[in-house]
Amino acid sequence: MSHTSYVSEATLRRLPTYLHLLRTHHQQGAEQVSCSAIGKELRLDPTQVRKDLEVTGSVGRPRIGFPVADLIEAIETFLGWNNVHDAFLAGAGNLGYALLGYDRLKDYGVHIVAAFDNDPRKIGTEVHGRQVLPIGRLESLVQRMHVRIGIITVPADHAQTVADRMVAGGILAIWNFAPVSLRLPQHIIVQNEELYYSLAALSRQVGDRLRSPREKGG
Amino acid sequence: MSHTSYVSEATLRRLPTYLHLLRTHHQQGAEQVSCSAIGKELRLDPTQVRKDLEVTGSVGRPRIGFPVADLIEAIETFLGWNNVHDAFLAGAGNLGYALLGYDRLKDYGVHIVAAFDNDPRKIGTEVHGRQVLPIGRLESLVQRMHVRIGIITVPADHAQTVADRMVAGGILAIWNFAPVSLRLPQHIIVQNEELYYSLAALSRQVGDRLRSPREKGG
DNA sequence: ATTTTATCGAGAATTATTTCTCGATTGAAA
DNA sequence: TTTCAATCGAGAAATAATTCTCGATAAAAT
Repeated sequence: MSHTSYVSEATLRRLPTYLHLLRTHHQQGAEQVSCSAIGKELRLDPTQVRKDLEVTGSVGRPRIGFPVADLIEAIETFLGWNNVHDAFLAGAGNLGYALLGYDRLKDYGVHIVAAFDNDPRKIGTEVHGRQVLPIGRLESLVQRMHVRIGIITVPADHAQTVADRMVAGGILAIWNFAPVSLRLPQHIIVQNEELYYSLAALSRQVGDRLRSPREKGG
Repeated sequence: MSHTSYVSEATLRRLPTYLHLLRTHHQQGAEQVSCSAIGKELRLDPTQVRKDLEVTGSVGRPRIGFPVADLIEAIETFLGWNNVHDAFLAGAGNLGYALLGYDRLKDYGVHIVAAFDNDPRKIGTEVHGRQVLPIGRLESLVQRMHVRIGIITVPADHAQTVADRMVAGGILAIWNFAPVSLRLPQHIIVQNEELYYSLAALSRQVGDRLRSPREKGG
């Protein structure tokens, strides 16, 4: 079934958006939804929506569309969001704090079980119910507790070191918020969070608009 | 010069990565850098790097590469990251708290000057030196202070309402962290933050790997 | 019962992006 | 001075993503 067939990054980006929309529809009692309807709401081409949803294995019916509940289930399964995996978070700064406080992370397949930091003032404290442990224990605890996912929210210049400790402990995947390209063995799954991309896109457009304000037509 | 010529989303995603790498090189004293070198470090095709950098207007020299300082400057200018714009943040929850605490946001063109919330316990307090004001004052203050950028970190079901208030006040751009597709006038610049995409990509790969562990070849 | 309309799914056409090729340029080495 | 190696920049080729086209299907309307 859900074999690792190739799915484009663009499609993978859109799937969570569909899922959120479908959940809203589901809450409002909708039982069927068409790709045209989804496309209209998200301003996407209906064929694109259809091709995207195809990867989840869900099938629709002409004139009717797709069953909402099935589709939600199919996307969640496809994304692996109904199997939650334990995670360690390294770097209990502002961003780490926010992630620890975000309960619904487990709806997206990730459950943070502990945080790690090198600041003695933070070590031993609790953040949103999770202990902050010394970074020196990261490797051995990854190994002992068979933790699969490591989240890196330390400053850029410590990210590689922390990642190396995780890998040494036998981690499977790393979610990296530091703006560096980590050097890791081939078999490690890495996801770099590009918070900066949004700021790039936003800032560029704002700058352009202020330079040539409200040009109509063209 | 920096006219709003079309630049692909993929290129725009990579530019901040180049910039971070270049800053590292610059700190280490490098004066010139070639696309081949950048490509090797980031595991990208050299031609792709060259074509990406082309959009910034910076020119390189055969055999030598690009002058690091110029290139940094060119990318920053292109992205608009050396002109900082004031921003209001709506939703002083965990994520809002983290953004307010992230000082370096101004290195990316955004300076949050105040936060807004509807929780009476938060209103009147300060978060990382910025006041939390009642959400009811959002519209009028956007107007009065000519704030350009609105950041939405409220729950999904309030996002549209908050966005409407910002637009009514005359905002130019919205950075939306809520997982909904906002309905806004054409002229408003919107950037949706897809934190969920990373979780989709990560979770999917982790699930696949655990299902068919370490298949070699094929 | 027949017609109409909305939609799916498959494949073709289009468009965009990435990768390859090659001549020109430049500094370093012979 | 001449040769060599690395790299740029432009354009061609290859690959990938999106959009269009169309026959099939299924429910609602006539």
